[in-house]
Amino acid sequence: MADEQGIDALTMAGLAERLGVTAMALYRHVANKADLLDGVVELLLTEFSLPPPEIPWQERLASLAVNIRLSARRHPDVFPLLLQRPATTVEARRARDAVCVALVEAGVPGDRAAQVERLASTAILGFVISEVAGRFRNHARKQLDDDFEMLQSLLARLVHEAGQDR
Amino acid sequence: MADEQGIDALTMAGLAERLGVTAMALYRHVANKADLLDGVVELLLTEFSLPPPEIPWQERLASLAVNIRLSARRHPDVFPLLLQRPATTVEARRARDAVCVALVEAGVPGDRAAQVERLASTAILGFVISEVAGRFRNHARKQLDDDFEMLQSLLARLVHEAGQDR
DNA sequence: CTCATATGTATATAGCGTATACTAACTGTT
DNA sequence: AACAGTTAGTATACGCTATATACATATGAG
Repeated sequence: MADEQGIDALTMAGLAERLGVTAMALYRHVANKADLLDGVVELLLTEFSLPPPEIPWQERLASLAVNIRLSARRHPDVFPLLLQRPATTVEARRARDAVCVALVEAGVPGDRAAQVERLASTAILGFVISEVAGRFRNHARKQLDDDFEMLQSLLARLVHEAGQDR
Repeated sequence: MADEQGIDALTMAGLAERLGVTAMALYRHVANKADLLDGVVELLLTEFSLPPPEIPWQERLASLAVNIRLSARRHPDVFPLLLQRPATTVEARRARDAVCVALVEAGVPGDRAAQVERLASTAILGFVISEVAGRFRNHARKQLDDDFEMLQSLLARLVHEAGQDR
């Protein structure tokens, strides 16, 4: 529903109707609307597939970044919620751990991996959310593609350098 | 009102009461609630003072980044709105132009300055919004200060390299 | 057979943004 | 000084929102 008509169109009554039940019936399954939205976010996180661990870490990170961006494009109204929820759900951990594993393979010291992951995910999220939320609405698609590539290479450099430190 | 009790506490009726008028009176001054929120965002942008052009560009950019972060801390509930509105208001341009001027002084080619600005502002915004919106709520303040410094030095490197290109 | 548990409905409430219509005050022109 | 237009306010009402409370039914285990 949020994808079709925007996040505001996702109402308890509307969802209930879609399911053929009363609005109050939903409260047997979610505590309140915030809880429902948490579930939606969780769903979102399961969507972009984690790249297989066989492929090299560079490709793994790059493909993850691209997948996140595609996922954001698919769910432009839901994605901004990601910034507002703590990244502690089981699905969020899953994605984050995959990144940290790749970083360690890249030579980033274990204690620094989490920090690099935080920075990288923040930059990526900030960009794709800006993109889908309309902050860049006056820019051409190609321009944004270029920007995203620049961001990726910037982060690649970050990872590389963090991998050299000691 | 948003600062005191959260963005949801900023209601038309509540604001009207605070001003000693009827809710409908507000509609003589703003088109609707979205317009009101746009005004709040605009107000936010006027708040962090732009650094004086006399000081060196490095300091100017650094102090701007720090000011943005402090401003976010002062208005944690309002700041996330920044990502959702296009950066085309007069005040938004003001801040952006200041950055671009500094970048050009840093040697970044004129046509690349806008792109670097976009990336930098996205990363900074992504970080501070994550911070105030609660995505990092389980991290110590000191940890986040370190992260922010790392982000700043990453962006400094970006600027430096963009300044070497031709 | 019974009873707890899970899942639904019915009804009600307070608060939200805002459309419409009316009114009073100020302002600039003649 | 009188008038007319604009501006800023009020009064009232409406439909939609999330959700509290109370009641009903269906299922499955002992």
